[in-house]
Amino acid sequence: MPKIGMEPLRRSSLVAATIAEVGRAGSLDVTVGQIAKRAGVSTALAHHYFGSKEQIFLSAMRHILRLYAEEVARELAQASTPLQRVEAIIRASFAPANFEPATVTAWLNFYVQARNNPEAARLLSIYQRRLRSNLLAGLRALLASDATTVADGLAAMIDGLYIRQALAAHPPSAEHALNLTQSYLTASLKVAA
Amino acid sequence: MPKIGMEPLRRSSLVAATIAEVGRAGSLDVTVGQIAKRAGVSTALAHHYFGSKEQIFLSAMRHILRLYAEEVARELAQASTPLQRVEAIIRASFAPANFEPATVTAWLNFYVQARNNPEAARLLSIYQRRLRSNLLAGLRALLASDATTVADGLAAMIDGLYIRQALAAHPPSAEHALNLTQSYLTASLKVAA
Amino acid sequence: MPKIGMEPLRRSSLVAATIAEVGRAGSLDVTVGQIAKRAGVSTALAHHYFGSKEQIFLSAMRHILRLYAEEVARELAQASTPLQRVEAIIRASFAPANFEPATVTAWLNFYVQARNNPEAARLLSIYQRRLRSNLLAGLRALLASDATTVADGLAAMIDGLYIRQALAAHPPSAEHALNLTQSYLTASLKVAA
Amino acid sequence: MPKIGMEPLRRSSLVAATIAEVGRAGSLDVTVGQIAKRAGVSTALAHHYFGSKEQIFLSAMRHILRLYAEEVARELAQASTPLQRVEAIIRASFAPANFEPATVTAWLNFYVQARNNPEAARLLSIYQRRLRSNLLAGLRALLASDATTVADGLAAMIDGLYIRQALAAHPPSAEHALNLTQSYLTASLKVAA
DNA sequence: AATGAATGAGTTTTCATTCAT
DNA sequence: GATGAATGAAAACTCATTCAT
Repeated sequence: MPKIGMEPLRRSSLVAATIAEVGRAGSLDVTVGQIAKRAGVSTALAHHYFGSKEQIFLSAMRHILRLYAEEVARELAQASTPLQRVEAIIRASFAPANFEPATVTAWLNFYVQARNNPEAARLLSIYQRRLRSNLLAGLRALLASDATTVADGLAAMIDGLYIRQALAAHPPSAEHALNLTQSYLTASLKVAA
Repeated sequence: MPKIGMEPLRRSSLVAATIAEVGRAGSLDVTVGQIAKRAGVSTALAHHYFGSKEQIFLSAMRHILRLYAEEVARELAQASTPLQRVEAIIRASFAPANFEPATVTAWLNFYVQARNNPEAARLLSIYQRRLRSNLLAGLRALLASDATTVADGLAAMIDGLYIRQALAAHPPSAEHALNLTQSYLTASLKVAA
Repeated sequence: MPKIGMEPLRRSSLVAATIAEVGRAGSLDVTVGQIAKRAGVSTALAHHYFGSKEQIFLSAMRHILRLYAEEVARELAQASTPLQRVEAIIRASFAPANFEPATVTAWLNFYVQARNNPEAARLLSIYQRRLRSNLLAGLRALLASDATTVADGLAAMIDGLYIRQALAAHPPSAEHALNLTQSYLTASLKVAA
Repeated sequence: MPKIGMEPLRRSSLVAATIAEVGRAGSLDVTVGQIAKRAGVSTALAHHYFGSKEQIFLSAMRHILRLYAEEVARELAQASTPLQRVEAIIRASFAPANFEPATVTAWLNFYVQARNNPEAARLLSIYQRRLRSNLLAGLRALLASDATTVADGLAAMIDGLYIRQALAAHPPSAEHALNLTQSYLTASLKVAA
């Protein structure tokens, strides 16, 4: 058992454990002890590497947002037309990695965290700005004056579907979510034509 | 002289204090002490009337959902055509009483609560079912096969706008929220025509 | 068992327990648990009444300084000449209540506390100022220009005897301490005459 | 290339770091981590060399007492009369190296340590015995029966001035401290004459 | 010779909840 | 009807200490 270079391994397993525990608990009422136990380490070690529970949560939030950004980048890389770009954003939002229950639950709870933590608020607002500008980039070429309206509407709908994924008795499948947003997009484009 | 008939007064002021405190804190991390203090009573009294913190939160949630239902009923009473009925539902969602920051924040946090509390989950699912059936009732007369798609899309968009009201750096105004949903509705109807 | 008006009782028994525990331990490394246990209450109650460990210590320090001030006042009340006034101050410093091991130990540790706590520093500096001005008040009538020197010398000697009471292998008795200070005072007066 | 002969270097830099940290903190509430960091080594190394935190503190205390003893020896070497010997002891106590704030603070805190640690108590009592016998050696030739009284009085005053150096809002200068003790000594000698 | 990794044991603090009055 | 008094249980965080390398 190697004893050196453990830090990055521990950090990432603690981040994974945090997301899993928040997903399991359905809230941020998760103790450092639960997280540490799932990661197979002591609570002292978790504090040693992250300094505080708050920082553990923030690192987990950063991780989730990084995964999301990577998914968006991957999808955008394959899009060549404006429409494809918009659809790429939407697909990325509902890609399996981002739309799986534990992740969505963690996501929503980190939203709540943003109400009380400036750094979390900053991260969240970066996500919101990027989502909007990504959607707008494609929509501006397709819709004249209504681009911002549709961008805001799509962004809101995506967030709303996330909530339902996390909370509804019968959560929508990723496919269903895609259909709903797609139908909104199609209708808006047709009307504008 | 012993005060008589205090119970309903105490209960409602504790419920109001709960919503205000959750709104202020931005989370459910609110102590019974804070709630009781805002209501001007002792924590012991809060327990006396509600039995537990969980029940206090549930009563607050019921209160919020009741206000919402009343707003919907009020709006529906003035609607005569199917389109007006759909628009009534939307308007109710963004009516001042329901869309004010503290209320929205409380609402979202009660969503989170629903992840851990069966009774909260039941209340939430009643709201979701009613919203959907109210929207469907109007949309079925306007759209043939796409009624459920548009109903689900509108419901998601409404929830998404709530999130943004609670969390966005620059939350949408009620008016803006109305415009977005309205534009989605209009586009869907036009396409179907 | 009366259930009302407990606060002052609890506060003073916690203060007494704090002094006793610091005396026993010989340092400020005393847990709230130990203090609470000696006072016969839970740690939660100690926090309930004092807010924090720091405040518990400060209250204990205030108590010790108050006792000291009372002793000084009592002695001064019986003094009529300048010399008697100076001797009154000295006697008060070595009065049984102030010179008993636990008290002296607590005293010294609160001195150390003053290095890190502004409020403790303030209390300590009040004590030092008062001691000096009390001594000076008497000495000015007895010694022309040397009054401040003797006042400072006596004050330092008193503090030094306290240290030895707290730390020496064979601590001086109060009587011995009195003799030493008295001899210094007498010699200074004779020389000046 | 493995460093050789590092042990004495590490030990002395850890001792210096200990005194500096205790001086900075104003108390013994200093972690091994802080000491090690200041010394530029790992906490593990500090334990490797000293075995425990307690031993680190004791080594620092021994260091301080050694410096003091050296200063006394240096001063005594230049004294030829009994009076000069007594004055030499006093001067040594307030020599810059021994009277600088960090040192005095460390000194006092080690006093407190002596309450809980037999070895520290032993070291402290050696210091007290030596101080007393050094003073007595000179005073016996100058004062008949009062030698012990003046020795004890001077010793107490010296310790008291140390306390004030460590804790007073306006600490006495070394010069002022010298004046006070000198004035006591002079008055005692004159009276006896 | 030196350290990164790791933890057990403990400490302060918080809080929902109970109960006697 | 109402509350001051009280606490058990738990949680975040700290730190001296150990060990494998």
